Amino acid sequence: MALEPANNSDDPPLGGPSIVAPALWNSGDNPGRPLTAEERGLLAAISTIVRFRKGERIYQEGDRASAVFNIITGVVRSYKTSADERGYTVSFLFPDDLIGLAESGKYVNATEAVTAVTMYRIPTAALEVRLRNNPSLDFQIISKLCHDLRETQHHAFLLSRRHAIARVGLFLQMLETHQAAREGGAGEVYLPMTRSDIGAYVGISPEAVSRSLRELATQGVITLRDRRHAKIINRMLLETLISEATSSR
Amino acid sequence: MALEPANNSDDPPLGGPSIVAPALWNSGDNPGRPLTAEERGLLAAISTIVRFRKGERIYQEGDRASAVFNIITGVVRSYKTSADERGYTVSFLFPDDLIGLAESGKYVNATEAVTAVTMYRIPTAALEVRLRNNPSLDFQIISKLCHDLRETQHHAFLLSRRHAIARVGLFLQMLETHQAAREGGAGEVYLPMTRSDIGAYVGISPEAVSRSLRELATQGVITLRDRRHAKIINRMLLETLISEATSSR
DNA sequence: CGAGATGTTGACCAGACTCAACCCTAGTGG
DNA sequence: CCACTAGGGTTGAGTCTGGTCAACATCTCG
Repeated sequence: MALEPANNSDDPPLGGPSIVAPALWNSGDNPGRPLTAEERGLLAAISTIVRFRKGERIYQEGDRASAVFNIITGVVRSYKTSADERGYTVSFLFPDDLIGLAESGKYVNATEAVTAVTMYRIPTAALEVRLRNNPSLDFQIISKLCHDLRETQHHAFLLSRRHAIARVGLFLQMLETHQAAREGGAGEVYLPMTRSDIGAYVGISPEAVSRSLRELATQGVITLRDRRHAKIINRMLLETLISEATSSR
Repeated sequence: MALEPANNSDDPPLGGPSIVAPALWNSGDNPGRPLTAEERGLLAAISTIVRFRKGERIYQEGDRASAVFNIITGVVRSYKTSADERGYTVSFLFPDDLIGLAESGKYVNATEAVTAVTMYRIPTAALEVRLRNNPSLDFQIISKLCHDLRETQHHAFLLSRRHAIARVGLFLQMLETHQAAREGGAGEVYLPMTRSDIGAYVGISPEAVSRSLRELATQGVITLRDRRHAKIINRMLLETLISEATSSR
């Protein structure tokens, strides 16, 4: 639910930051569980809650990285401005994600709110102390980072597809995966971002995004309820299109 | 030196696994240092040294992830086979890198040796124990993962470039950065992998790799000593080409 | 209700893929 | 030591997808 703008009032799971990541190795006592209540409390003690309006910038590339953020509600876009003319989207971030990747004390990307956003703000100084003293928390962070790494690899994989349709298809699958985990959902994929945002993420023009969605619809792979809601109705065919088997024929 | 096939015998820095990553935040006592001797010893105690010949497979996608590896010498290619017809290259890995990203106890990519490779093999079970008891080691791993995450983001950025020349240019810069850090070097970029490997990484056909390199050479951006050695001679122009300013005119 | 942003559609064109032929180099075995 | 060969690398010709530009539709928010 947290993703829909109309919030059904049952959201506030306030209990401190929440970071979830699947297990790396399933040995030991780590079944890929989320943070325990104690761990969340530990983080909550050093966190504050911050809100951003739709479109608002959260931080700029190169700013001093004084905190990391943990999304409670909403969608965030992280992007690069430098070394590039039009903004390239590095990633979309959803509830439970961690934002604030830094190098040498500076943020490496800029971020802005795609929808209204609520987050925990966790100062790095305090976090660092907690990390040093709490190995199990460390391990959770490591799992989360590995998860993010896999996701970024997936993004790169998406960008390696040559056809616009394949890229948009993979993007829809990605959104669906994210949303399925969280909302029991109508099986519909919600697109909170603009066509330009999507284009900047999948590496094609907004026009091509439009055309690809339309093409997917005419081929009977998806249906489009409106500009923000799609539904995947033929997964088999979608897979085929994604694999880019030298089309038709 | 470790990258050149002809090894000048001064290599063996044997002292246990070596993992280097720049600082995340430069607060506290972490100036982005590499592992200390004690930490390396801690890992050495649970590691074994393994070797692979050029072209040899290290592990297959989906194999039980029983160990991670830390490269001492050589270059490794990590790639996806499933869900894709021709092999897509996820990343190239160099000395000091860590290989063996897993999810739920299975490797998520396959890997093979591009050149002859020597690595430390670190069993996950033992590693996990070490991690739990050694927060500072944890922190190093976290730094390394953040580093890998930035690199993968860079790969995605590379793949978002539309022109083949820009992609190849970014690839050359990437290789140079990796190599500059380690060899005082002749300012030459060594290309240990085939054109197909490069193409699979930058998302274009091997022919396009060939053409792009040739084009870069004729434009005076690089010189090609032979098929495996390039030298960047006009960085300004390279930057321009990479930024894809709607060319000529 | 109106204006500016967002989204869609169409026409044209450039660049990358494919296919195919040829060259070059490294590694093989005589 | 050399000739041979197989695979990698290069080059060229034709095709096709997606970018660009431009016009129009639609939506959103003041």
